[in-house]
Amino acid sequence: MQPLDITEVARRSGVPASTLRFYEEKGLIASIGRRGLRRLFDARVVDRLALLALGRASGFSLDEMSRLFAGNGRSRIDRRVLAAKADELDGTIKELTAMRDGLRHAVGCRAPSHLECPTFQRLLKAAAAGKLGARRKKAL
Amino acid sequence: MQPLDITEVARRSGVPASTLRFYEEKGLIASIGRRGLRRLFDARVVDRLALLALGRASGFSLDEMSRLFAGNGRSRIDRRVLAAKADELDGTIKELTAMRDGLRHAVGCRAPSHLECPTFQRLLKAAAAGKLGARRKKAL
DNA sequence: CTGCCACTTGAAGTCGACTTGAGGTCAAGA
DNA sequence: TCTTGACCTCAAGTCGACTTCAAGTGGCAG
Repeated sequence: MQPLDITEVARRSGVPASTLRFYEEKGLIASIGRRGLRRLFDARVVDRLALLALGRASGFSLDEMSRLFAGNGRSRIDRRVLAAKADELDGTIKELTAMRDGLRHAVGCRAPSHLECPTFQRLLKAAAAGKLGARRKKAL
Repeated sequence: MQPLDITEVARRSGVPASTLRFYEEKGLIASIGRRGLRRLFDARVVDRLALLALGRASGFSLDEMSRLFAGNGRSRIDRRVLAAKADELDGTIKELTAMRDGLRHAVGCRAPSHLECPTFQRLLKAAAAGKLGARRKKAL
């Protein structure tokens, strides 16, 4: 468990050094010392970063996460919060599935214009109703 | 097909007037005239807004959409683009499904810490590998 | 001992999609 | 005619998660 310098952490985790500094400032990770100016991290920070990546991918914000597993590395994450996130994801998945099916239908649909296709119109209605209003960022 | 004033469009579509002005500025919708200062819209703008909502929910950016169905209201949307988006959604859905299953597992898992559970660790690894790195915004 | 240069800091900039605010205008009701 | 108040314009602000920049520092090779 020898300390890793920030560049090494960046290399191992794929997280840019600027982001590591940012995360430290936010209290999401902690350095264990310095060599000169240079931050040193415990090797376990790599797991921690993986956990953060997981959280981000699940839709947690950085603020949520700093509240959720504050301080202790061996975070005991509240199972209810996890379950709630899983449910939220479930909803999102349903929406996106509807979207995807609708889009695929539109691809093959022979109506003169998408706007005249009943299936597409159902999609539109759903979208307009805000049911499908999940604003997503692009995947990596 | 009598013109609707901006407030009426906002009421019918659920889209705030400020957003309608913003969309017009971006060329995503067009007003057909004014009554005094007040914009007037063709009633079909409501369908257009539904289409825009659909696009947003599918992951199109506003810029993409203004390029995609520029000008013509009766937009003939390129089927290849639609298919590509559907595929993209498919990928996202797979990722989120993996996330959800992992989270659910973590909820019930009896390992002393999530970090010691093999299933959770697989998730972490996947997340760290960036496979699950889809950055999403919260649903409405 | 000297330079190099990757690291340091704090502040500012970026991106997308809007929202908010200040100050102005005009159709309609009293 | 006057007032009201919702709309108008244009500029600036917001939010989250970072990235970039300018200026400074210090470990280490030569």
